Amino acid sequence: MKANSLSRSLDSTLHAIADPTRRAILRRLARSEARVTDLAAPFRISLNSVSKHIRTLERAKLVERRKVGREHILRFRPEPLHRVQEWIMKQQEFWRASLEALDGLLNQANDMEE
Amino acid sequence: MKANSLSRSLDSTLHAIADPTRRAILRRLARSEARVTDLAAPFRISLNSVSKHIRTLERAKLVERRKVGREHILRFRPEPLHRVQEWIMKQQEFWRASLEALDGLLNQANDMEE
DNA sequence: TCATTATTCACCCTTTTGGGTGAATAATAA
DNA sequence: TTATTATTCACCCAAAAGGGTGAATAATGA
Repeated sequence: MKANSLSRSLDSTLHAIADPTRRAILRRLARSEARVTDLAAPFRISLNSVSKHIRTLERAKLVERRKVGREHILRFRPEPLHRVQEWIMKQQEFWRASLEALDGLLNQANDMEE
Repeated sequence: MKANSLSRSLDSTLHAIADPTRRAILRRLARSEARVTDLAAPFRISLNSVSKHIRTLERAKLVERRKVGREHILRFRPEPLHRVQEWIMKQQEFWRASLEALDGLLNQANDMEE
């Protein structure tokens, strides 16, 4: 389907946040930067697994990494979420528009009955 | 991870809209109701496949079905998208809060230097 | 009744996901 | 130099996703 880059980046953003572990990681990072180990701490899953989730978030550009010595510091990047907001608002706009159109039709029908 | 029902419903909503075919279906439905066949028409993939995507959207409560004779009429339900909006806004709130806290710390540091 | 139309169901297949393990790499500390 | 610590890499595995095909079901039209 529609393989333009805008659509593909929405795909990766949405896929990234469609997982509760990754959402928890983002929630944590929204407060402050943290190392991979810090992020992994609250989870029962392996550090390796968390590391992979972080990669997914990085690919979606929701997280940015910078190395300080042997530590990898992760930081939340909210920009891609704006695209999601925009997409949702656009759907709602269409939806409202169609409701209003329906409303218009019904009123018209009413007028004719009178 | 966090397997409460709120989280699980966010999961299914986000997973549902993380696919471009399903987003296209929703975009179409945001304008007006349509039958399965109508929705399938613009896609190269099989009707069967589209039918499965519709099921995914139904499970996520983004689409509602009603049968009229042998036709299944689908309708867009925007409610679950509100949960997504809320989640995003909450992250942004934390993020803004942490930026302001950082700003506060920097100002404090500045004051001490003077 | 019979053919057609609208949809799903039951399978099949390949790719992706999410998890795990153990070895490799890289920086720090002793 | 040698341990220790922080992280990833290279695999392995099971389950889910996304696509397909052909048969079943159900309503409609002739």
